Amino acid sequence: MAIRLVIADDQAMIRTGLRLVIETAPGIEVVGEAADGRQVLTVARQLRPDVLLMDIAMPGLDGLSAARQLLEDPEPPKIIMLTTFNTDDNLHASLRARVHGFLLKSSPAEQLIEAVRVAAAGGAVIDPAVTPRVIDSFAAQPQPVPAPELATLTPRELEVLRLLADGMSNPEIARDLRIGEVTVRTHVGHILRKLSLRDRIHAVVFAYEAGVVRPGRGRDDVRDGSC
Amino acid sequence: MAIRLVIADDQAMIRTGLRLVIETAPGIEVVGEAADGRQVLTVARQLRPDVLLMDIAMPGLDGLSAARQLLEDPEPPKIIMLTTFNTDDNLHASLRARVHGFLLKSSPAEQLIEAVRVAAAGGAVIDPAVTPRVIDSFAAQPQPVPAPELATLTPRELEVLRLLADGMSNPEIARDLRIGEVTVRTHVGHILRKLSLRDRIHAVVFAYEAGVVRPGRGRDDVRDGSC
DNA sequence: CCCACAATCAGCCCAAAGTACGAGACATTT
DNA sequence: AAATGTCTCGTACTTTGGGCTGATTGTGGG
Repeated sequence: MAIRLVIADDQAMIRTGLRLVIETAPGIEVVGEAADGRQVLTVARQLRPDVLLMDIAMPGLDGLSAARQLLEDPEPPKIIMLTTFNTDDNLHASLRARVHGFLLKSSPAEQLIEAVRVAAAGGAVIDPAVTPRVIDSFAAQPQPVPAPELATLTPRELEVLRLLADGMSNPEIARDLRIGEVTVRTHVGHILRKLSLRDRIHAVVFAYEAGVVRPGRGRDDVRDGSC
Repeated sequence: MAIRLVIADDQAMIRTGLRLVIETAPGIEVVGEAADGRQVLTVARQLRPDVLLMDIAMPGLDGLSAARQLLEDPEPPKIIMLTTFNTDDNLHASLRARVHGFLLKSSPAEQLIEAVRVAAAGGAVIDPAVTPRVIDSFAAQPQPVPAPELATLTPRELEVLRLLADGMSNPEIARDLRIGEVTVRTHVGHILRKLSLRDRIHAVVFAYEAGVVRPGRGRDDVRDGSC
């Protein structure tokens, strides 16, 4: 069965161009087109194509927002983003949306066709010209330096450190661990001494820098109900 | 001028197979081979090829370590990693090393050849089969939630918050900003009130979670000289 | 001109945190 | 049996931090 494809771009010329290019490829069938984000949503949800080839810049609802919404659906189409200029913004936002392809419009036709096939098969394609930037971003994401002093902490102390890094006070830690506050003080003291830290605040910083705790892993007990 | 290529793999059969495949491609010339990591280092540094096609698993010095060392050199070759099985470990380590390609040995010959050309041209290639995982990792990396309350902070208060998140005490912040400690206390008080935080420790946690400060950006004034 | 806001500074009070010193219970190792 | 390490708890003391109630100065907008 042929791969069913929908093309989304605000410029009619580009749409017909893409359609012509794609239809030279066997096994791929263009089943629909859309000229803006809203059309994409209805068309894609109605036709349920295998792959969606979509420009990022479109009037009204842009391609990225449309992609994000579609990817919320059950069994969404594989989405390949197309863009004229490759800004980091477009790239990062697309990857964050977990699209299945990111190509430049300057790409040769074969690459486009190959990308459609790959996406339909469950793979993903990033334009070779932008891939170095993806790798750079990947390499740049800070990996916590495993502090050797961490090994000197006893299991209990490490436990206390985690709670400490969550912003808990000594009485709170005591309640959480079902021990006396004095004991917590002792543990905290040991932690500070072993890690050569001045106070619990430095301990929090250390915990984040060493990867003992990580940001973004929703520790919602810190924020209150103000939002 | 032809692309000068070196092949590194511990299995002689694979090397000859790769060589045969590659030499069918015009414009690419295999100028050398290596059977382990140490050989790669000497061969690559002596022949100075444009591209290095290297297996990850090799006896002695493995391909990844060799790649890391080579990429420290000035004008290193473009390095494409090859691997039989695609574990996340291999993938992440390779990308972290900033290689220019990551392919599976199961890839078709044309893809290999294309990857060599792309790498030589300054691009990079990731096997379409593993690209979804790369995108997933990318999307999974926590992007700090931009807390709206941050906007309510005055510039000065934000400044204080940053120093606060570095673990500085009130007197230290005062010295750093050349203001009185009392003023710092006032600022801190305002910060805590505006952000609905209990104490400065929660402020540190907030700063990390909201991305006001990021881990890994070497704030070495926190740790002391114990190492 | 007045008002709101930001930034600066002051004194007072109390809770929290950190330090010092000590000690008992329990486990493992020597 | 002795030593070591961990976890637990206690008392007393000092320093730091945060809340509270003020004040002054400068700046920008209505």
